[in-house]
Amino acid sequence: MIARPEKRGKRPSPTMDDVAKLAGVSRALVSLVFRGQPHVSAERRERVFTAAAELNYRPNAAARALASHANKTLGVMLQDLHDAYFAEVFEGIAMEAESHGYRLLIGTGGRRPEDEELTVESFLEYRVDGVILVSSMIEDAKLVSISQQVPTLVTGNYIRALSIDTVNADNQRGAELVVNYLFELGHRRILHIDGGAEFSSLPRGNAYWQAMEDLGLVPQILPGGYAEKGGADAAETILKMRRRPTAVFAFNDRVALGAMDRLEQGGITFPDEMSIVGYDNTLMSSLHPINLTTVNQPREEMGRLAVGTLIDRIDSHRQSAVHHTLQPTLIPRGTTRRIPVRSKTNQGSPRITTA
Amino acid sequence: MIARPEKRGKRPSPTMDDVAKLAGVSRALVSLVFRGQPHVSAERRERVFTAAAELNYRPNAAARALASHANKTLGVMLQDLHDAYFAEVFEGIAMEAESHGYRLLIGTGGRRPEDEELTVESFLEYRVDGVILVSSMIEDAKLVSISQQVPTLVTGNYIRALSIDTVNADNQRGAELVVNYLFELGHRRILHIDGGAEFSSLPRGNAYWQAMEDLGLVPQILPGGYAEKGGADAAETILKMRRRPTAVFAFNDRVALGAMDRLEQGGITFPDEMSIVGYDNTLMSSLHPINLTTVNQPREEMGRLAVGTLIDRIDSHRQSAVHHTLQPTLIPRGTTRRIPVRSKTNQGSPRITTA
DNA sequence: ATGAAAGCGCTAACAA
DNA sequence: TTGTTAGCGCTTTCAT
Repeated sequence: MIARPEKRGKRPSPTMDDVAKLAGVSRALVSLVFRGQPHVSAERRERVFTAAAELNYRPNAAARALASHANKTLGVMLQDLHDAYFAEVFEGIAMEAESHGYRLLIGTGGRRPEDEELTVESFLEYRVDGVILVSSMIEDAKLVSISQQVPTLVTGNYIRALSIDTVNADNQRGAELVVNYLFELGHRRILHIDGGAEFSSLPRGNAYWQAMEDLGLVPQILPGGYAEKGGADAAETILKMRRRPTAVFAFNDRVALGAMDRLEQGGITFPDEMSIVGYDNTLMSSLHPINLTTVNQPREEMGRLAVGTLIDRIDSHRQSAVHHTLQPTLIPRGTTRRIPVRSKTNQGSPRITTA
Repeated sequence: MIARPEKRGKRPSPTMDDVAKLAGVSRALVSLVFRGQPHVSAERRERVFTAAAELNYRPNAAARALASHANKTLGVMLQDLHDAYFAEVFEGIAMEAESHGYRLLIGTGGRRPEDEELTVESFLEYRVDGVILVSSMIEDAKLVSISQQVPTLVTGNYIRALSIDTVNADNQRGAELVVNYLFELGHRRILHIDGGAEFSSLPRGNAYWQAMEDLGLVPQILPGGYAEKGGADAAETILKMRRRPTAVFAFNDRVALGAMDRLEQGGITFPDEMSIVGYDNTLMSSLHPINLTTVNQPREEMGRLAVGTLIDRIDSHRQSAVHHTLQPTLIPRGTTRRIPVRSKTNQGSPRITTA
């Protein structure tokens, strides 16, 4: 027992005891100082900080978590980082979390429910204080089970389990905005390309349907998806139609892009011969060469609100669930225009073949 | 001392002791089983797992980290999540980390060095096993100090400190590819819009300069930046030039987009009257309406390699630094074309004013 | 205002 | 192969 046995290579970082010793105080006192507790004399506080600085001391988060049963950390499950949508929601989450002094443990699920569950499992091992699931694909029953183990908030998708906090944008309202806007531009044959299995597909599709009927119009929905491919496929069908729509409402910007691309190849020009609207107001849609009319969802605000709501539950031990719904706004841009007045029979079949 | 005193509300999760008791074995045995150690009889292993499942036991990561001095977690500092570039690098990081059984703690710096340092500080409090800095803006001296406290790897930017592991794409090679490609298309007046204060700006700019001189051409560099604005500003200058370039090599795709947009407003059409090349092969550049010729960097591979290299250092206690350089490739698309053969004097001033 | 002491849930020798 | 026993670095009563 001559020399202190050490792990080879890296020496252990200084502990609170080291600081206490150097400052000539007890470990508990150091703890008080580092947690910013009051009732510590200025003089001792000073001594502690000096000693800590000298040793380059840094509190050990694991030890702290173990002893305090709280680690000031939130787990954030993102479906996918590629989609700019998630990046923006995350931005809001990160800002709000930081302002509350929470760290973030993040994980992605890659649109695979099993992977998402693994990620959440990992959060639970960390004993995070709360979990935010952004557009999770985990099934409701599992969600409930998770929410019973840790404060949980779901954003970006609707769930049936009402006991879980949610933050969402109003998809129905968004769809209504689009239909009414196109209607006011004179469009009557408005087709919707839906989002396939995506969460928001149903509410948007349903709202589209309802809005059309309310206006006395005939709804028409084509299956789509969440990406360009879905739009292109639907476009294929549209090109084959004898009576084409004068306006298309796509599930999201990517679908709109995919559809536009294919339709333009088919000789249709936007917005002269057809109008099209996307959803999400992605950075892409705002790019000049694209300039897509779309619907904006307050993504960053959704992220902030998600964190705020979750931390509120953590702090207040609130048991009842809250559900926030934020309002989307229509962003009119270059892919929509007032329908040209012309003879009714001719209205739906512009000079496509001649273009 | 009648009832076990509890924190109000949530009951504590079961511990290894609970599992051991239920399975009728010692806690150490449970530990062995959960760490997948050999030399445990199949029968006991079974008993442990059953007991654990029954109790819904989940190891406590903090306790594990505290006792084992390793937490199988890497800290990842991302400059910014909005840029698709980082999302793709991160994707590679996430995949490789998962395959090695490492968790990720991520943080963003928002292009502010102080925030980045705070993020890293937080990683250190967690005693992460390693840190990956993606395009960090932290100054070299600080970087060295960090690397002395935890295995560190820098990717996405060059640093002077050779003692730190790095993974980068070859920016010089990328710039050469662009210049030579444009030269082969017949372009002689090739202008470069640089990246301003960005890391890669210097190597790309220098390589451009060198390549131009090697070809006997006159280099011309305009200040830019990392986003659309920089491109638009440079475009402003170009529009005022009496002898405009026939081709533009922009620092990245966003700068290229910004420049194109402004130049098109000025009446220049691409690629007929001018060619333009970006850098990064962002999703955006591949979009049909844009279809930008660009340079692809193997982002996902950079991410994978970063994790692989870092874990290697962690496992092997390697002391010497390694530096990986990956090769970019040119992606020819629609914004570049062979320069039309015409009288030499006329070559540089196409029918811009008449367009 | 400060200190002593008992854990938090786990891993890691070491013994058996 | 399995159990015993120290800690890991901190927070948290409870005294003083």
